[in-house]
Amino acid sequence: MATNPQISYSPHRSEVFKGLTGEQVANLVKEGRRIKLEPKNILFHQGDPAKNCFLVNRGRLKLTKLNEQGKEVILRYIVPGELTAATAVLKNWAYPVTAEAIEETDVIVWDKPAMMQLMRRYPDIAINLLGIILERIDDVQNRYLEVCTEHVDQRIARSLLRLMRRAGSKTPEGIHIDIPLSRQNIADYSGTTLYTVSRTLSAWEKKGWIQSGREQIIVTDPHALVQFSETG
Amino acid sequence: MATNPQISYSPHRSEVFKGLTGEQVANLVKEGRRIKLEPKNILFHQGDPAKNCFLVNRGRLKLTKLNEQGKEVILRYIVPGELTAATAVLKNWAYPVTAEAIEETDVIVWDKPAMMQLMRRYPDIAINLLGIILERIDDVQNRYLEVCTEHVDQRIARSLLRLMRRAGSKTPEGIHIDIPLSRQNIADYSGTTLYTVSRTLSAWEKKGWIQSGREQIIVTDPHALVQFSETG
DNA sequence: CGCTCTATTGATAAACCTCAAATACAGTGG
DNA sequence: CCACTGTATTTGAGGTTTATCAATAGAGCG
Repeated sequence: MATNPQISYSPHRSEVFKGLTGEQVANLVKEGRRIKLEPKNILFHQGDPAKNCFLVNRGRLKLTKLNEQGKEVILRYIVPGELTAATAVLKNWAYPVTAEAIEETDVIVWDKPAMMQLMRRYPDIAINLLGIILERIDDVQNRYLEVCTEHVDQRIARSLLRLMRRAGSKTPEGIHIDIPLSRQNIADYSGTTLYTVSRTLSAWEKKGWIQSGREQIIVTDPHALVQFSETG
Repeated sequence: MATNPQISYSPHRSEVFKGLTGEQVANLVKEGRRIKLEPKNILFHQGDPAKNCFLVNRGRLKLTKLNEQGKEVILRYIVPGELTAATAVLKNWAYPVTAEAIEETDVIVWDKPAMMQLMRRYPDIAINLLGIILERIDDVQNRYLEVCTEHVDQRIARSLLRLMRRAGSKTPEGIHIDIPLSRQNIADYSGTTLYTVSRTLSAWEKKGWIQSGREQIIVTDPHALVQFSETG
């Protein structure tokens, strides 16, 4: 059974701090508080007042959103080096999503005054942030387009590919997605049900496109999946 | 027949320039080029290299996105005072969407160097931009949630309400949406087909929730629509 | 070995799309 | 003022996709 590789990472290489010197980053990191999370710990809840923003140093977070009836979608997985809640904090809003650790996770925390001061002192940070947010918005917009215009199996293919690119590691059999993914998770990430996901993955396993075990996916034929995701 | 009211507006009041003096804004606006668009003119195309960003001064833009098979969704309508393509330009990306004028529209244009200089000189602009982008991302995320978890008629209700809040004006009969909206437009904005929209609106018209004519919608009972959009 | 959580699979039903055809509407030019 | 043309809209019938429900099997853990 493949366990997740420990990714070597340092905050200095995070996109947020691009353009700053190592010393500057070290100072900023010192100003932040550290938090350690266990799997299933909630970092923040949708609806809570947004007091802090977070940089993931190790581990992974799952960002989800609930509607009034309690149905859930997964908006994104946050991997090391990525920031979350950066902007909510600036607007004095409630967090629009919930963040839950899905493995042992270390985060660095800044509160709003720290963020504001940071950005005023180093305008590059605000500009970097803009770039990061743009990538997020592009990601959601693409997924919005997909969910509006494509069939479920295409969307499931795109979901797997997206997760593979974000958190894939090579193995002899293919590319392993280093995130524990239940059928329900994939469904919440693709806008469908676990039953449909199960049927679809079974079919792909027969075709030799993927291998899957309990909460584990290996993409054995990425090219076929890409092809399928684009043409149906 | 109701025509769109001419909304009185000045760039100085745009959220982008919050925190700047009137004189500063006047200088910035002077640095930008002006463009005048007729209905159906394309301001920029999805896939074109993003050279400029735009502030709408008068009129309305429709932002759309196409998938590989040519199916379209409407992501957003841009109304006076709003910026578009601000971030794409920073990343040297291609525009991720297409912007089309749906009425006579005036925009102010800045290119990338101007934007960068602007933000370096006035960090508040970058921070304001972050706030604006956050609202956009929140909007798309909400719509993503809706399209993943809700039924078409609920989504159509939410679409009408969203458009009503963004571009509604009071009339004796109810709140008129000041955007020409065909059934197809509403479908593209809700992730469904024009047929379903037509049937749904007919039903609501019988219930007295809306009145509709050719490309015109008046919401006569917003409360009922809200109620319906939340409970199904 | 039993408990719990996850995954599979079949049968059924509901929601929604697609296609086809008819109707309504606005604008144009005679 | 009217006929004509090009859209927009409505409505019905039929089919497909996908969700839902139910029951079973499998995996991991103590």
